[in-house]
Amino acid sequence: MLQLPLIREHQNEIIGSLKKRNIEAAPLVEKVLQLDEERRALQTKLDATLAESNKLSKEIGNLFKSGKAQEATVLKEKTGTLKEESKLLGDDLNTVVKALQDLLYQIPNIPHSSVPAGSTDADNEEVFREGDIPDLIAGALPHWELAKKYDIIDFELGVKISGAGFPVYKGKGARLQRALIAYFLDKNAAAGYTEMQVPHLVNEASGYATGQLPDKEGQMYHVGEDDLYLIPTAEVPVTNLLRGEIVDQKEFPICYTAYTPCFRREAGSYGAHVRGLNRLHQFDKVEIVRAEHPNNSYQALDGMVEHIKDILRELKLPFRVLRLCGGDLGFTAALTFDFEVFSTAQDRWLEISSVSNFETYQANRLKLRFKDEQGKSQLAHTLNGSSLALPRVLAGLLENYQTEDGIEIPEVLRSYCGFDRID
RNA sequence: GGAGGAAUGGCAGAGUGGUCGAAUGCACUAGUCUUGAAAACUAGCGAGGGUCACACCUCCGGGGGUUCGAAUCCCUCUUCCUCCGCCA
Repeated sequence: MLQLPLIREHQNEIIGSLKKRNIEAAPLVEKVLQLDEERRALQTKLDATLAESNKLSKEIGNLFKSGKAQEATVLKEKTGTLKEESKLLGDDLNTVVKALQDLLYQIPNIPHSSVPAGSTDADNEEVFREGDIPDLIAGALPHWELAKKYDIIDFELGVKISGAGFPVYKGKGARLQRALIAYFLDKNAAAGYTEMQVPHLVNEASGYATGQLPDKEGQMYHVGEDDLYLIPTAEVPVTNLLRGEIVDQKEFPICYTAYTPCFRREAGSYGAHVRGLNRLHQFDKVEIVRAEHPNNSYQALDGMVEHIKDILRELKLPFRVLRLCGGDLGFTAALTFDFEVFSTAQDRWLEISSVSNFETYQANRLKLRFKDEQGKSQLAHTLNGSSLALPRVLAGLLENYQTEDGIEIPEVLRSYCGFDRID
């Protein structure tokens, strides 16, 4: 959520920046400012009424104490009208505040100045590429066929138990999955991220604070009976660890990592692009989350990008990094880098990580603040990134490491797996 | 699931209808003293709105109510604790 004072002072810049998202924000912003003005006017009126009524109440108390019940009774009548007035004003104020809130929820974050204009993923800007695309054997298979051939992932079995999009990992497939989780967590811990284990179901307040609600209500599984949401990413519970906190700025950077399953309803879209592991209702992911001083957040973002590059180098997967264009940028992000691994057998790039700086947008909803040198509260910056999403890493590994008679395991993973090939 | 108790500032903890945004202690910050530190002493020290700055307003787990007036009384929800039951 954008901060109101910022909108007040930089109305035109904000409208200009949001054009990069292909959003015509002028009417929205105007309405916000209008409501904000109404809000302040009502608040001032209400405050004055309450002040008057407070004053009278004190007088009445004093009159009673000095035995002047008669005079007190006269004053009492006056407070009656004030009370009615303040009730009405309070109701009006609530209505305006609610409307204002709803509007603010509809305004996405302001894109960083480096975000390229554009409307689709075709307009994303490639900023880095590394790793050789392997020459695969003749008749190289996509991962869903490899999974079947070596009996390591069973999609049909998952359909029986739950439905499409819930794969069952078997034998070496399951072990490789566990190895990847352990490896990612170890890498993140070595880079200074504190490992956390967090709930996989969250309440509504958490969903609002990180921005999944009300924007992406339909993407999350909702447990109606208990009014809880299955997490679509560890970002939600992990970032919410800091909700409502006022931290000492000496504590920055605050760095967390967590492995969780992720649950996504992901309505629609069938065909080759969602085959196999490409798109699932449940998948595993290791996430990194940071809270930073505003002065450091972009440096931190670069650090996170380098960290993920390092992991992909160790896995020896060919990858590229994209700077997302305005049209592809998530609602809450100011700047996002996507990582994509080249899946040779599918002949396409697969998104395996998304690293973003949210600046104060999430922090404003979270109410995550710190005390600056003047002792004033200021919103922190939050960032997060996948390091990494398992299914597509697995897809890339299976497809790029296949040989005639088996799948090689990358060297860094062998000690985690306890085997060096799947055959 | 049943019975009882509780929720107050970073922490501990007083406050049971008015002068309470809230005693006191600890922690923290600044200063004095000291070669330096500790101790001692002095001062400051919750959050939000509002204002050029004051004033002023709101917040004692959340919501609602009673009252001229609520941290304090009532209703309700949530959470925690104790005991019983069940249980990985």
